[in-house]
Amino acid sequence: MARYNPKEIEPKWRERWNAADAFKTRVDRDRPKYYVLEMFPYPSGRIHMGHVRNYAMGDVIARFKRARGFNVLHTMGWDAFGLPAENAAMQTGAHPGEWTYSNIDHMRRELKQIGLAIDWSREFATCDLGYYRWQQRLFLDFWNAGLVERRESYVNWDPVDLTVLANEQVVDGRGWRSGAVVERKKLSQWFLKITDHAEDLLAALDDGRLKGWPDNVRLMQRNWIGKSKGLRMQFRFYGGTKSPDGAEAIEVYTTRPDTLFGASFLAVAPDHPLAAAYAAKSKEAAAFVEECRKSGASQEAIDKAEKRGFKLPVEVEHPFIGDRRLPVYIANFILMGYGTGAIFGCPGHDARDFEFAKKYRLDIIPVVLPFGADAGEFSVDQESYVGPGSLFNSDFLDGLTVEAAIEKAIEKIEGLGIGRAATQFRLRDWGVSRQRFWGCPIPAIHCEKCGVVPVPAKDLPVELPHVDAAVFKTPGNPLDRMPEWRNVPCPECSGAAKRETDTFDTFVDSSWYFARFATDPAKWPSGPVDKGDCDYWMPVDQYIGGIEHAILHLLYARFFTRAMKKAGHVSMEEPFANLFTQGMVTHATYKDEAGNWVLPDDVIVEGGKARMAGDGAPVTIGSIEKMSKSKKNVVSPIDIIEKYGADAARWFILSDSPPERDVEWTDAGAAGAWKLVARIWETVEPCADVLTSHDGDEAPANANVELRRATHATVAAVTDDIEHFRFNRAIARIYEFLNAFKKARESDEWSRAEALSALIRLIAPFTPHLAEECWERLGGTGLVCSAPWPEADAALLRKDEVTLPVQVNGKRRAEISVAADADKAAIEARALGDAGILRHLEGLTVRKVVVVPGRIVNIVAN
RNA sequence: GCGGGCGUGGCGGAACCGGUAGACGCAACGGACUUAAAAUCCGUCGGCAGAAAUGCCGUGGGGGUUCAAAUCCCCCCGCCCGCACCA
Repeated sequence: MARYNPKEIEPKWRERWNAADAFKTRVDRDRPKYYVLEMFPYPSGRIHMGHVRNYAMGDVIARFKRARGFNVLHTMGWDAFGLPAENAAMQTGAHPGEWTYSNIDHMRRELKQIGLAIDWSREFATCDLGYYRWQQRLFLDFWNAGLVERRESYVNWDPVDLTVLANEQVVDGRGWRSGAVVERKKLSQWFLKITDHAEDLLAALDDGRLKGWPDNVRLMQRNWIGKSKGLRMQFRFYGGTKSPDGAEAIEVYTTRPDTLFGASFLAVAPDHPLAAAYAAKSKEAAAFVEECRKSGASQEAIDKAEKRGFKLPVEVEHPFIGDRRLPVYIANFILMGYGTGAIFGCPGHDARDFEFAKKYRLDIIPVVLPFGADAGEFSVDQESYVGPGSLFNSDFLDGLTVEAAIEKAIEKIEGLGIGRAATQFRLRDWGVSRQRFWGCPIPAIHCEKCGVVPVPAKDLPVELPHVDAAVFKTPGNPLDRMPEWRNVPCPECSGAAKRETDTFDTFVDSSWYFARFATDPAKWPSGPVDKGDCDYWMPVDQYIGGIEHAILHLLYARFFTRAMKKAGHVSMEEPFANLFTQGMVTHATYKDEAGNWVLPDDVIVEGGKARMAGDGAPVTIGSIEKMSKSKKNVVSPIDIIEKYGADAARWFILSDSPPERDVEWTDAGAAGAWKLVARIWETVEPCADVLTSHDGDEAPANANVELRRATHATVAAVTDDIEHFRFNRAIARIYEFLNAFKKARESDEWSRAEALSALIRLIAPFTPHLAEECWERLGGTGLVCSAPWPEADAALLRKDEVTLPVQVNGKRRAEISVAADADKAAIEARALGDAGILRHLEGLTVRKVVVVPGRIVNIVAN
C-alpha cells in the first residue's frame, strides 16, 4: 500500500484547483451569496501560526458554504502601508516599496501552501497606487460631505527621530527607538468626524443590526463610545469679576446635577484656557501647569499621581445659594479632552473630589442619603457615597431620588438660562494624520493665500515619490525634504503652494478594503468601489479576526462605511453582519541554563523534562504563552507543512480548542493530526471506485442500518457544528464516525460507500487536499471542492428504541430500553419492573415518579 | 477601582433549554506484530474500597432552589481579558 505523501499530493491538487479556476467568483443572482472574510495580513514576509488558524477557519466556512450551494466570495490582500517598512529601510537600506512587495511575494507563496479556497484574482495591496488613489478620492468626498476637519491637537513628539509616536510607542515617557523624552507638541492635524456618527454607531450595537457580533466586542465598543447624559452649566465669577482673558463664567459638564448643593469647589484642566490665562500672569500658576504637562505620560504615572491643585485668585457664585462662593483650582486630574475641561466638585459623592477635598481641607457636604439611612447619623468622613438614595440638605431637591433630582436640577438651571442638558461622548474624532512616508498621501495643498485646499479630483492621484532608500537615514519624514514633490501651484490661485506631507493612518487603509474586494476587479480602474457589486456582496456575512481589533479597526470600518454611504458610494451602513474573534496560538516557553529563551525546535522534551537537542544541556520549561519572536516560542507553519503537510496543520489547529479560545500548539498534537490524515487514506485506499459502482442507487435490502444511522447522524452533527463555529466538536464527531466505520468493517459495500462518500465531503473543508485525493480514489464525480454537501436523511436520524437512565432519588441505578414513542405510563411501568431498580427500592415506598420521555426517569422513594 | 468572562481527569476539552459528568483527542499503561525500535493494531485509563459484582466520593470552596445542578441563585477563593481620574 502506498503511503500517503502530502509533499506530492498537496501541490498537485492546488494546481488542479488553479487550472479549473475553482474559486473564481462572479456575481450570480441565482444563488444566495456568502461573503467570508478574514482580517487581511500585514506583509511581514512570513506567515505564522496565528495566520494558519485565522485563515483555516475562514477556509472551512468558505468551502462549507460553497458545498451548501452558496456563491462564496473569499479573498486575500495585504495591509501593506506602515512603519515596519520604514524601519527596514533605516536598518537595511531597502526601499520601503521594494521591501514590502518582496515580502508580499514571499508571503503569498507561503500562504498558498495552506491550500485556501481563495479568489486570487481580487488580490491587492493597500500600497498599490490603484488602491490608494481611490482612498484619496474617498477623502475628498468625505471632505465635501463635511466629515473632514483640520484641528490642532497634542501629539507625542520624539525630538530625536523627529516623528510623532503612537501611544504604544511611548515607553515610560520615552520614545521606544530613540529613548528620548517624549514631548507633547501641538500640531495641526487632519480629523475624520467619527463623533458625528457616535449616536448611530452606539445605537446599532443594541438595536439588532449587530446581533451577529459577540457580546464582549459590542460591550467594548459601547464603553469606548462612552455616552453620558448630563448638564453643561455656567458658574459666574463672584460679583461680576472677569478672568484675565475676559471670561465672565466657567462652563462645566456634570452627570450629577443633583449634587449641586454639595458643591464645594470648581476645577479646570491644566490645558484649560482659564489656566493658560492665569499662567500668563503668574509664575506659580505657569509652573504648576508645566509640571502637570510633564507628568502623566505613562499609565503608571496616572495611577500613582496624587491629586493636586493650584488655587486661583477667583471665586464663583453658587447658582442656587446666594451667599455661597466656591474656590477655583487648576487640577491635575481634570481632562481637557472630556466635557468642557472643567468640573464642579462634590466631595461627598465623588471619590476623586473627595480625595481632593481631603487634601485641601474643603467642605464635604453630604446631599444624598442612602435609602433607609438616618440623616442625623449618616456621614461621609471615610469615603464618598456614590450609590442611590434620596436628596437632603438640598432645598428644593430634598426628598427626591437621585434620578428625579437630576431632572429637576436640569430643569431649574435651564430655567435660569445658565445651562442646558447635554449628551457627552468619550469617543473623540479620529486623527488620521501621520508624519510618515510609507502611507497614503493626504490629498491637500497648503497655500498662503487660499489656506488649505483639496487636491482637485482631476489631479489625483497624489503619488508617493520614488525615493532613494538613503533618505531614510535622516530622521523625520522624507516628504518634508523633497521640494520637487512638495512645491506645487495652488489649484485655486495658481500661486506657489506646498503639498501636505502627512500620510494617512493605516487604519484608514483597512476601513474600506472589504468593499474593494467585493468590487469586480474589472471595475477597479473606474472608482473606489462599485455600488452594484457591493449591493450584491455586502455586508460581509462572516468576518473573522483577532480580538485585538475589537475596538479601533472595527469601529473605524463601521464609521467609514457610514461615511461612504453618505458620500453615495454604497448603500449599506454596517459592513460586518457576523463577527467571530478567534483566540491566539500559544506554545510552551523554554530557557537554557543561562536564562536565554530557546526555540522549541532546539529542544527535546521527554517525560516532562526538556534538554537541548544538540548537547543535551538542561532546559527549563516555562509558562505557555502567545507565540512571539521575543520569547522564541514559535513554530514555523512552513516547517510543519514540510513535515506533516498543510492538511495536518489545518486539522490540528482547529481540533484541540474551541475557536474563540487560545490553542496550545504541541508537537504531539500535530503528529496526532498527521496520524489522522494517514488513517483516513488507509481507510479509503482499498475502496477504489466504490462511488462509481454505487453512486445514486437505492439502499439494498442488506444495507447495514447501524452504519447508515451513524453516517447520517454524523452528517447532521458536523453540519450543525460548522454552522456554529464549533470546529473542535465537528472534528470529534468525525473521529467518532471513523471509529464506528472501523467497527462496521464487515458491512455491505453499499453502506460503506455511502459512509465514505459522506466522510470525505465532511472532511473536505478541513483537509481539502486529502479529501480530493480520497474522492478521486473512490471514484467521485469532479472535484470534491465543488461537490454538494451531504444531506442527512431524517428517517435515519429517528430512533425506534431509546435507552433511558433510571434514577432512584437522583442517583442513576439502571438503564432501560423502551420504544421511542412509548408513553409515560409504559416507561414508568418498565422502570418500576426493572430488577436492578427493585433491588434499590427494597424497604422504600415510592412517593413520586418523574418521567421525561426521551431523557430520564427518576423515582422518588423513602 | 469599574466592566466582562472563566474555573470539569495527568493535559486540551465535551455535556444542546436543569435530565446517564468526563464524548473526542493527547499523554500514560498493558498486550499483539517485530531480532529490536519506530509505525500500526487490540485493550485499560476521574478518585477511594473491592478478586469481581458493586458501592461511596467527585465539575475551585461553602450554602441554597429542585424529583434532579457542571448548568439556576447567594457568599467566598483563584485566574484571564477590556477600560482606566471620562466628572
